[in-house]
Amino acid sequence: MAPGTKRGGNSAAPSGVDVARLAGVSQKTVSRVFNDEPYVSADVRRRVLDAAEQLGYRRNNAARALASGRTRSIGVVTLGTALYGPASLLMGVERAVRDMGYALRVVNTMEGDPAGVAGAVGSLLDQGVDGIVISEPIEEEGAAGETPLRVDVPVLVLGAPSPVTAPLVLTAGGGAGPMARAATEHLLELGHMTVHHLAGPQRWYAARDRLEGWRSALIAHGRTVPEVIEGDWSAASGYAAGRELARDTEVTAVFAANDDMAIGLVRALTEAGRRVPQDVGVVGFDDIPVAAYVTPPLTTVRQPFDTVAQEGLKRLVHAIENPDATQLPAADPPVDLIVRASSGPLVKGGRATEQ
Amino acid sequence: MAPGTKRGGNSAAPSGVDVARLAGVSQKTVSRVFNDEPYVSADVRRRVLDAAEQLGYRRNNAARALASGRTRSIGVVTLGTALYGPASLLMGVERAVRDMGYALRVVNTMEGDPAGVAGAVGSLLDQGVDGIVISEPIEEEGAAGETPLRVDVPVLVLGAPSPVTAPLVLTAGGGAGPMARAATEHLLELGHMTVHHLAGPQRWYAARDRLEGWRSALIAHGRTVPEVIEGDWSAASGYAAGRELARDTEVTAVFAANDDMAIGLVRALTEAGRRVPQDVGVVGFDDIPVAAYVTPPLTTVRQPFDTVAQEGLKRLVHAIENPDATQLPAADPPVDLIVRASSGPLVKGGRATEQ
DNA sequence: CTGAAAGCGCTAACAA
DNA sequence: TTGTTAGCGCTTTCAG
Repeated sequence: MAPGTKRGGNSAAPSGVDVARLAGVSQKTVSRVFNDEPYVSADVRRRVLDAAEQLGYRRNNAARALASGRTRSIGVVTLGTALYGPASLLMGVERAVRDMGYALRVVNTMEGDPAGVAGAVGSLLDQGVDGIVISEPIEEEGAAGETPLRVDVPVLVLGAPSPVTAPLVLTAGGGAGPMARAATEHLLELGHMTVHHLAGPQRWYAARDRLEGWRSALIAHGRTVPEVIEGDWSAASGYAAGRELARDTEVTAVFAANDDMAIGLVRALTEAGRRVPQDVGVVGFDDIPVAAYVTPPLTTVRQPFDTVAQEGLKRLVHAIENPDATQLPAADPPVDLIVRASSGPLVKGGRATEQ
Repeated sequence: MAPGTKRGGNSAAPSGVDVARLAGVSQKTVSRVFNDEPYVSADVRRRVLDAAEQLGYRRNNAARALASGRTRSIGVVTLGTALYGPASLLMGVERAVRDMGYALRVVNTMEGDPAGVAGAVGSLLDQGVDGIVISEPIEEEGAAGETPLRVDVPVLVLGAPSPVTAPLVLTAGGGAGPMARAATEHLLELGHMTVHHLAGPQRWYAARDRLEGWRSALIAHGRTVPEVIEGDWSAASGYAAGRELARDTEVTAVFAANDDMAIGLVRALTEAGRRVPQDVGVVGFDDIPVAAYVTPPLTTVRQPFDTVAQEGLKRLVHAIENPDATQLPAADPPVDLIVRASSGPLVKGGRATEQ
């Protein structure tokens, strides 16, 4: 066989041996140079680097992984949606993974996917990853895998309790409860007797979380807890809910579980002749890019996606690299309520202040 | 060394040899079973599968990649943004990659990243991928890599001309020009003498593409081509542009390069007392989820992200698996103009019809 | 239909 | 400071 005509791989891809030969050293020395190991003379290092450059050498990751048992990559399981929240989180995770020096592999779970999260995790395990991030898993129906699924790498779950059992499970995010509570209290402080809630689909932990935050605020302030309306995150569902709520003149304030629904809601309210914020105060959640520019500008809550991802990944990588002492759970991210016009004080004579 | 106490890898991960031993066959037979190769008796296959199940066997991908020279994975380079367009495309790519039986690796290029696309591609090459998807690359400044970067796998570029040189470069998407043209013509047909354009950042190919579509429509209809205002995709930049445009009463129609800017624009126009659509018609681009629910509901253009991703990936995978006959470029995706209230016919006595 | 042998390109342990 | 020797767990080739 002529050199470079090896069996597998790109016919021309040079190997560490090729570089070693050209540099006049052993293959192990090439390995040392590329791993920044100590005990390599400056001279040798130079020669190796030159030879590598000349040949266009690139370490073979598969071989590295095989020999070392580490892939230096992290897998993430996400819902396959372009919704602002999940998409932002994914971007944050990518950045954090890269910053930690790992590669990222992505697998989506579509809603209604029979294999569900377990299937996605399995596929990641097949690919070989050193750790797994499960981003905002939702509750699954009968999707329980027949086989329990042995996960033998650390897992970080973002914004939910863990849907899998693994030797080490970390969690991060999911601090939306207090934020939802703050949003609700904001409306209460504006003089509303109570606040209605337009919830997200309750199979989403994020949705339940916000609902609980809302409820706890009302209870803490001794207010009645109105019936919840459940949407599906879409502006369309917000619109439908708005038409319903508009019929009830008792409704003077609504906290929506995300901005899209809030926008649909505002539209329905407006069409029904109920002014926002004079007749009904509305608060959303997420601070999507257009929130400040819709009419009226939306009061909302901003989540620190990047911080959550970064902080979570730092702990995951720590767990991967030090399979011992567990780390401390991080402090809850800060509440960031952004007050805009949609939640101005009540104007129309005061049912809200009359009691 | 006790069995299971091998050097690399998870201490307990069973190998094909373990399965073979348990099943009473050779390791090669185990390999055959897991690769669905022919010539394995049903009986043997059963035994192997049972043994594998019992041991919790999982093929080691690194070893497969090393031995075969194929990683069965595709890398994608994206801008690290949660903007609706790019995020939707990424989701489409993930789905398409998975459907083709490949794994997905993701690397983001942040704007202003010194290494730029070349760096991201390099990192993918380091990781080892069989093909690369570059999604909506933007023009880079002095980021020209010192080393030309040898890409030796097929590349698919989505929505732009290729920023790298590779032996095989495919392209898909980028059919936004005709859509922008259709959007512009729609406004013309409504009676507007001309249409202003609120463009995206011109370093984005998508932005230039839309601008060209707009310009070509005006020229084809013999209209004057007003000066372009350039935004940065954000609603804030749309708002700023809107304040400027509101001062010019000649402006009766604006085509914005995305919905976020259109929403900011509408807000500024409205605040300045110019009614949409009666005084100024507005058309956006993307059909973001809230577009139908803002005030007024936005006329916009929907792009077939999934189709583009799917179609492109089919060709990329074909190229990977058949390093020969190139495939034909696909037909441009269909124009999908969604007419809503923001572009109703001119109402105020007609500068638009007076000429 | 099944198996034995070789080797992918690297890292890990041990010498020198 | 450098080199030698073994594998990592698979696929490939060639024999049965």
